[in-house]
Amino acid sequence: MKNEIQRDRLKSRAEAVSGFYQKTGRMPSFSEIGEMLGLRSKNAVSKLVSRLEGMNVLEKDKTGRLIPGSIAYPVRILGTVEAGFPSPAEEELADNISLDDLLIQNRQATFLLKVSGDSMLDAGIMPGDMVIVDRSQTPKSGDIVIAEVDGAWTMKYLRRRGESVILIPANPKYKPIRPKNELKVAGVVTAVVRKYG
Amino acid sequence: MKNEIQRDRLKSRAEAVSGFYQKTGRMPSFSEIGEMLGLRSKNAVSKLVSRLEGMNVLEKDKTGRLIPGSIAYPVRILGTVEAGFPSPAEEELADNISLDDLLIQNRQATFLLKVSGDSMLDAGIMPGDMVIVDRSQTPKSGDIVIAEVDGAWTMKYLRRRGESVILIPANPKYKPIRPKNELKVAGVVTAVVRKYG
DNA sequence: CTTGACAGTGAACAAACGTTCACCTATAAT
DNA sequence: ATTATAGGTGAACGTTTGTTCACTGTCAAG
Repeated sequence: MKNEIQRDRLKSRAEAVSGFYQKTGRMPSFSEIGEMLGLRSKNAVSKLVSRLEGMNVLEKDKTGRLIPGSIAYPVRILGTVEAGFPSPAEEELADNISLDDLLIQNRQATFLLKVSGDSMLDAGIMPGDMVIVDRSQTPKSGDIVIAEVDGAWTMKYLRRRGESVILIPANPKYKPIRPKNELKVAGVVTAVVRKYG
Repeated sequence: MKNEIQRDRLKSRAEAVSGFYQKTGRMPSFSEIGEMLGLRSKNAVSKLVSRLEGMNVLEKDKTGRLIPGSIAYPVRILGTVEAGFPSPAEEELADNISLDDLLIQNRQATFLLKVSGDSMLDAGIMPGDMVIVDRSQTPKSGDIVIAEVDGAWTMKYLRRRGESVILIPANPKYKPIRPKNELKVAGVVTAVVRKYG
């Protein structure tokens, strides 16, 4: 019983530190943690920091300053839909991830585009979706690419047939395209994102 | 000509600061920036910091410490696929965003599940995709939910008919489900994510 | 040529930093 | 009851922090 109250207090303190980090973009100093949580000595803060370090909430760098641990990685992958939910204890063991890290390899060369057409519907890319495009990747046959054909930009599967290239839609309403001139590829689609609501 | 060299140098310095932030999880101090870039006086660093502040790369908080600006937000939304690409100057004006911020509202109550079934294919959710689920949202009619029916977990559209509830698939292979017992909803699907390669 | 702007050096300084130490209180276990 | 542990107070201390000041050199504009 007392152990549970203790754990909840520790968790609520971790959430306060996490909230500071989300709000300000940096970790709090020991003094700031003390003010936030009503601790008057930096030694008490230091001990709390050690406990949060053990929970992987945060880390200390070589100068003793705090850097974010799991709080920089906002979500957990819990398994499959059909497998259902792990227990709270099992859930605590799941690694936290960041979607930015998961979906973006080369930050300098990656951008988002909104999808307005329906030519890739059978590939699960619907109007209103967003595609993540990496300019630095070399397109391989089978990749989904953003390309300029006859002065118009489009998104399709790229297929290589010998020396030539075809752009293939994923919707029977549209026909494959055989570019007359040299194909200009802006980038490779590396991910799709859809937000509801 | 000289202006372009200057701008490239500033950009490369911005990327060095960004790289430090990505690698360590915190912003560098003035001293660290000086060591990184070969500047020997903190005043020179201070002036560079002001220039980077003007570029929205970083900000200074009220204590003078650096916090990330656009470097915490790794991608830009550039427009629609069909509209094509803006000029580099126009691209610089586009806001940077974070996918974590875009897709996750309530960090404490959000998690990822992998999709293995095909019951929501016509909704553009394919096997291998990941869905983002928010435990804290109250499901409304029309929402996609993760629910437990007859001891098995599933993902479907939730429809309310008066007092009762139906779970509707987005694939003609499957039939709507009318739960016999009280429906247990684990959360509302707020986003879908698919990664290629 | 002169002047001003820009980018940088070097040093001083007050404030803030985390670490360490001595200590206290409450609680649980023996 | 005694002892050990956990969580906290308060102060001292060496190090690091960003700010401010005085100054230098280069380049571009008039």
